[in-house]
Amino acid sequence: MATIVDVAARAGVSIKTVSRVMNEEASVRPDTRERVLKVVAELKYRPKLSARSLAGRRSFLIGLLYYDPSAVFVGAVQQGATLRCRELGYHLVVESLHDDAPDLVRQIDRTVSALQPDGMILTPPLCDNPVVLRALRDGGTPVVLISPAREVRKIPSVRMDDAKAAEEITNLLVSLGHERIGFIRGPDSQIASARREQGFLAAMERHRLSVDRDLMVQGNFIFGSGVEAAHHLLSRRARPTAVFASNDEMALGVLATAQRLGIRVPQDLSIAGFDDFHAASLVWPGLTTVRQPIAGMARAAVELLVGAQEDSGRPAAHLVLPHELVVRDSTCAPSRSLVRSVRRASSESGGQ
Amino acid sequence: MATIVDVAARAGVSIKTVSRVMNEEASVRPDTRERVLKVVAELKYRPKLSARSLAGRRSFLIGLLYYDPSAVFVGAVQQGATLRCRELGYHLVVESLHDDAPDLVRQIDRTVSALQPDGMILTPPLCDNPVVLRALRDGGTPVVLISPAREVRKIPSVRMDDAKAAEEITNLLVSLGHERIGFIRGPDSQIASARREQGFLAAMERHRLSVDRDLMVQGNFIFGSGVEAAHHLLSRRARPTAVFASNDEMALGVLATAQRLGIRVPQDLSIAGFDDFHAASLVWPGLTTVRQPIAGMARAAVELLVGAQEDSGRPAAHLVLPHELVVRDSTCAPSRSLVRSVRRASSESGGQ
DNA sequence: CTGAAAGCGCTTACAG
DNA sequence: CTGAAAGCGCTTACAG
Repeated sequence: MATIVDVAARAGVSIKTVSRVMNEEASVRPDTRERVLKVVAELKYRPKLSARSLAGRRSFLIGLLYYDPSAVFVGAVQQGATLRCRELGYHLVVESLHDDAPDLVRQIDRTVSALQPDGMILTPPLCDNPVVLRALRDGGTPVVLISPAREVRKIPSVRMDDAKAAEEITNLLVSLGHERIGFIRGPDSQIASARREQGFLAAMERHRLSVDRDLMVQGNFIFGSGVEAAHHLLSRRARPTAVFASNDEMALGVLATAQRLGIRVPQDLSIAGFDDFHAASLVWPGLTTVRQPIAGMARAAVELLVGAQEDSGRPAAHLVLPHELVVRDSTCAPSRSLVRSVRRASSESGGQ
Repeated sequence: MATIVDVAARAGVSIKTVSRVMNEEASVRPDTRERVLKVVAELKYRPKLSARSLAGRRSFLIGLLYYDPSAVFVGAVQQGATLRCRELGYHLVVESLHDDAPDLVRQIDRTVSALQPDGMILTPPLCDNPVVLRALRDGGTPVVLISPAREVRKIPSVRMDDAKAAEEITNLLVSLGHERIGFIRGPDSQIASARREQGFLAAMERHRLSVDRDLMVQGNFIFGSGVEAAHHLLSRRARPTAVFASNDEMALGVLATAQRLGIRVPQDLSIAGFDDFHAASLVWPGLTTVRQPIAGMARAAVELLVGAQEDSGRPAAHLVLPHELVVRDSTCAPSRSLVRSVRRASSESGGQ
């Protein structure tokens, strides 16, 4: 395997010049550069990361710390991050940590001091764990948070606009003709829950639709909580004509429950979710939902970390990336008779 | 940040002795070892990977090469691999490659020569790609294949017994009382397809149940092909009382179609899948399926690679790990009347 | 059981 | 625009 010395000798230059060419520094004469690059190609020379890392300030390693048994979100993050890393000459090291492992700090310390990564990407829920953040700050490792619960002023982050997306999907339901819309909330522990609820309420208000508090149910982002919420919502006399579950997994719980109860989706009940995870397109009917720009967020995170190498000291960036509405077959306009019967039941039961 | 020199000075030994302690070499006097370890703890000394890698023969890096847009399988592999790596003092670098990228070899070469990983884990379909295998062999990188289409004699592999698992799940259906069982095959491109079919046929034969060729349908592991296959199987007069789809995604297609056609699952139709991917537990009814020991396979792969460091030259290991049947609510015994009516229709239509 | 020396393959900090 | 020297922090190969 060729080294920088071999290349320098064959090209008739010093190793420093080879180094300059490999790092694309400006101050090399074009013909010198050409000559070096030719030899590099002939010898298939590739700088070794370990040597560059030991001698220099960079390791060309980005870490991805995650904790997610189902790994749906993380899979997409990783896909985006690994591709962008390759384009930039970096490599992605992944580490699965248990959120409340007793030796969490030690595990992070070990990884940081062994690898000396140029940056770390954190996904929920680790990006909201103060213990993790402190350990990394103490280690002096640059960090980017993906979809954090709350933005930390000094730590750059990348996220989407949950409130706006929730508002849009609610608008969609309203524009189809739905007036009584059930909402299933996520757990308090995740700020996305509050943001999505906020978007839902904003849309309802804008359309001057009153929100029946009884149609707002607490869930926890898990399938089972969608099932429970659906039982609550669908067993009422004045049941909603549409349900917006604030994530797909709960939406699938609603779908399963509706099917169990013999309620046709979407004819008798429209269902919308949030996330566009894999299964959303695998059920029947396919789930109308919001696609998070996860791969894009991951790419942006890598760029922020690599860019931070060059010029540090400027204020932390907080990026918000655009999302996408995915309209499938779980939503449609309610039939007139359905709207009428719901209105009647609703007024009888005292709800508006 | 403390270095080996700092530790040696403070402990009053040479750096070589510190090195020996850190690498757990036997020939160090217990009291010397104690003294060194105490200083290591005081100074929070951690050897740097880059220096170890540059000076020594190992990089303590394991690569995971994958190509999988949905990343379900890979997510589980990664989870297992990253945990075992940590236990062994290694780190996992992941790289997403496009199966038929034009510069596939160059991408692999770059990764291998930059990182000098101590080994590479390959998942399907990359583990069956001769271009990838050749590139890695030329680079001299040890490789372990996870669930390869076919075992390569010189390359260690880890897999489960697809045929046996398929046989077991078929046995389950038969023991519930099913006689007419539909089977949906996977694509020819994956050897698992043939193995699962083989297991299905073996079980049927063992129970002396004739297999109606018309109940065996070709699929391609995608949801849509499950839908199509289900239409074929369920629109017949003598339809099966159970369907075994050779992966979960197709099984969900069958489930969706049955629900669409008003066929109750499991009362009127039992459905079994294969994989136990996340959504299998998120639909209603939950899918009876086979859980692949993916995390275990990943752990074993790491162990094979790390072990290969110590003693190379012995014949390549080909491990087969045990799987697990996951019985949920998509399967049950067919009612007597269902069995009777199916028998009748079947004999009338000339099928057995 | 322990250590002194050399070297892994690069980048840094200077110098010209 | 180019180069000579030093050094990053370890392991290897050897010696005692």
